[in-house]
Amino acid sequence: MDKNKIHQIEQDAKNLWNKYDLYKSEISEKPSYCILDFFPYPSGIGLHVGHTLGYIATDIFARFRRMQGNNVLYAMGFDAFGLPAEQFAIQTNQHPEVTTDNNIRNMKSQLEALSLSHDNDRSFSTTDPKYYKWTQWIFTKLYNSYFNNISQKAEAIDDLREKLNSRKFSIQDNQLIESVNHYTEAEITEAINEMRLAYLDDVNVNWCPMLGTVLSNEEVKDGKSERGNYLVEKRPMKQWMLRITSYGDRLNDQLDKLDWPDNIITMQKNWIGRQEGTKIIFPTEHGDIEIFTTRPETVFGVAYIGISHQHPILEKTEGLEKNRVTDSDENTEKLVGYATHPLTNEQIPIWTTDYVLQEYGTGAVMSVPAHDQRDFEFAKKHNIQFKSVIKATYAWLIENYKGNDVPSSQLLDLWKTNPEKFDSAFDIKGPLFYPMQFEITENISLKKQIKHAIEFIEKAKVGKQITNYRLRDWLFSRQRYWGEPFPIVFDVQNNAYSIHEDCLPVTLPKQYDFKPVLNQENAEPPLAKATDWKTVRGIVMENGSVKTLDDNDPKHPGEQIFTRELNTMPNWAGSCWYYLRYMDPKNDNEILSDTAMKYWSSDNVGSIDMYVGGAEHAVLHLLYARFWHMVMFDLGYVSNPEPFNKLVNPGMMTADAYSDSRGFYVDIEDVKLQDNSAFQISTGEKLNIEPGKMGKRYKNGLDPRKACDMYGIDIFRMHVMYMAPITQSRSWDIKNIKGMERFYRSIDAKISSCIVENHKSTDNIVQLHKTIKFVTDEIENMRYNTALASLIKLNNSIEKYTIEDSIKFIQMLYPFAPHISENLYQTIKTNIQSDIEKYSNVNQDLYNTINCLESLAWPSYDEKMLQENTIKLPVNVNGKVRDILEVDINITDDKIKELVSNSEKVMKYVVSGIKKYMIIRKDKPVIVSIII
RNA sequence: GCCCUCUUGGUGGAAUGGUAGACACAGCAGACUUAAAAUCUGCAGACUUCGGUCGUGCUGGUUCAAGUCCGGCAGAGGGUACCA
Repeated sequence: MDKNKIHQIEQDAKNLWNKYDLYKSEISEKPSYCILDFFPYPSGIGLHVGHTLGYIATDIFARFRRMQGNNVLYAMGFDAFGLPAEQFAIQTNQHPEVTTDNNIRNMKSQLEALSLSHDNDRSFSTTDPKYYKWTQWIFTKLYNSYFNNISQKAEAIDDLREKLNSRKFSIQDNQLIESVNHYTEAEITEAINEMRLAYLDDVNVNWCPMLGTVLSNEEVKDGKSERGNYLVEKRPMKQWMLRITSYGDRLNDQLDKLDWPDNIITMQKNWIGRQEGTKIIFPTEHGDIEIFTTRPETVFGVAYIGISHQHPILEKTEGLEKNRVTDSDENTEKLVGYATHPLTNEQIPIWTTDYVLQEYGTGAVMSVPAHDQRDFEFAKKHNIQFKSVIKATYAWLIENYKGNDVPSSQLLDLWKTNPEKFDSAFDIKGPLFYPMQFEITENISLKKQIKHAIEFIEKAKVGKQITNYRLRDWLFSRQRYWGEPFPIVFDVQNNAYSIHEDCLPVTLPKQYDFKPVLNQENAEPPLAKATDWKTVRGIVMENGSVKTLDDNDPKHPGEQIFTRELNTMPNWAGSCWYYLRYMDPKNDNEILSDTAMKYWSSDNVGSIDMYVGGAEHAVLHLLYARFWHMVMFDLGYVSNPEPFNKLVNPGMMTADAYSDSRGFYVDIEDVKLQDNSAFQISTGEKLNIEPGKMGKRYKNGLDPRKACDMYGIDIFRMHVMYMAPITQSRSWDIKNIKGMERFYRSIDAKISSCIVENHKSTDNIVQLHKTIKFVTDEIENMRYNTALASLIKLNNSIEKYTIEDSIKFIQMLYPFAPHISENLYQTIKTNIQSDIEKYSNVNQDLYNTINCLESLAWPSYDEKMLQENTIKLPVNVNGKVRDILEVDINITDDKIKELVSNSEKVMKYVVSGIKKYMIIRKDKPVIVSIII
């Protein structure tokens, strides 16, 4: 293949599209369609071909939709704030602003190489103050809103103040209840602060000393940071939190309305971890302990209360303070006191345990060793007496009693009196030994048992049914420089205020020491070093926000000195709402205009029609973005309850990685392949070959610019799409690309000859129409590999096209291979226009009024062409095909039987007589099935 | 441990419960060529006594009919965890 010719074709096509501004998307009469890739982070090493999978997929879809008459919103910006960008800057000893700009420029050039049809006027970076102004603005909305549990939505904090001032409502456990309050002014303010969707809290955070910052639960994996894999420890700190748990139910339930892959939905549900259970109060002399259980029917089997090492009651228990250690080397499980069983008044021992987590439930459990395996093991270890309350099954009893001294008929009695003699806990639901304890007199089903136990406990006023979530509130502060500053200031009494809307954005101070303080106790965030920036003059406005004053502003009588919040936001902040900004990227007055929002948003549940990106963000970005969107929805800034309607996860790209004898990976640039072996070019050493995920770690990432340069953009695109279904992971393999080169050469030759010959008819017109129908359907469902296969098949089956039919073929090829398709179309146009007489048979509209191929309407097929008069009808004998008959589509059953009895191939199997004779029809005959 | 996904020729992969292996790569044979490359035309799941037989990880079931639906098992990948 002539590389220069291909590159010329590419350049010509790009110039043409630029000339006609093909990818500008302005609000118009056309129906809108939003297609979106996951927000990319512009990394220092840039993209590899694995990343292109999703980008090519969306580009194909965008081009297809435009050809179908949609106005497509398709753009790409950059998620450039955050830890990785900052770490990269530190490593390369440059300011993050510089590295970020360089990285964005590099990535833009890579995207340019792929020739994606983005509307570049809608691109932006989260680090642009014009963008993060609105990220901060959303934060002020979160700060000035609360979740009204009665209406189940976010409402303005001023409404809450009004409600509390009316005295008709009070607050209990962060819930608004209809009950008279006698709060003082200060108590009302305090209650309001505790209800905000963005609030300050003293929390035990995941502190990462090597990164010098805290991390959210979602960013920590196996006690290590997701970024960098550094050790993470627990440390109490005052931090900004976002009340995502209020949305637990909606985040969980609305998942079912989305067109998302099942596994992502499952992962989100698991992460949210909604669980119905019961809260029961066990009083102690130092105050109540609340426990959470899902098995309230075992409450009479409690042997001890298990609490976490961080449980607050430990602080009140004098002399037990020293038990508050987290050193796991020692055995720290200790008896720390007694609680009263609320139903029996028995004294129940309280133990600190390693297995109860403060972060889940109430940090305390009622331990029922007979019916919970961990409790069982703990009780055995510490010699705690326990009893059983549920009848174990016979099979289980035999299985779990190893002694020979008890006849099997007496095992249940033994279980009743001495459950500790068995090997494990019976943790399945079963009938109770003493149902009368719950005032159960008659037989009720196991299902009703728990429900009844809850009612009993509620009636006794010792507990109640609650819903518990694994999901925690979102820790939103980072002790780093490279993030959005919080739009928050504190007065001298340390009261927090949000910055007035007119004073946004709060920009990051420039040009100073941005490096975090590492490995130091009580280190302040880097912004503390920005002494000029740190404090600001301001006035408290009527709505409670603070208007900040410039150095140039004259002295104001009511002004005070405020200190700025020194933490910054995590990189998830900017990516939580970027998809909305694409709809109205230049708007400085509003986050997005109502007109833009209404025009671009989908008519479905989610604003964005199609969202394409990897499964690695299943619980991070996708959960956070949904939460912000729900708040925006409640406050009336968006009209769809969800952000993303359809979600597609492209598969991963793996590739061979090469390591030397020491086990170090060698960059693929430095590898030469020969006879199935790999050699290092610089040293000549023979290398080991092993597969791995494409990327930095294995040094096996291939720059898409290089692939496009070698093979041409279109050939590369088709090859990548033809490899496998889009959702499937695949290993990078270049040898099959030959097939695509042959395909292109064949098309090029065929169309060129058709232009010269100007055929009056097309060979296999039926196949063409079948393919139009098939390809349309396959692209619609992103089955690009089969769409391409059918185009190849069509090309193989047709030698001669009319000009008009050849254009139909080129159109179908266009979403996959836009440059060569455009080139073929332009060639046809030029030829026709140079000899109008010769081509007088061709519809002039096809070449006179259309500038670019994309402006032609997507080809339609003729339904009549697809109707077949005869079909192939297989004849099965005992499930095996014995003959295939060519029959008329309207053939009668009698006629089929006649044909079958004339078939020697069939009749030689049915000599012994027929048991069953079936002719299966679905609109037309499908199969004949004979059983002998 | 629990949850999810996957398992089809030498390879990547096709198959609304209805002819398994579309399409492509690699391979083989032939044509063209001094030769090679490129191109074109064929052949191609395995076994076979050439009649057929067996074939979608293994195993059982539903069905006239199962790669496809249901149960069990094994292997690979991903997620998650002292979650009460």
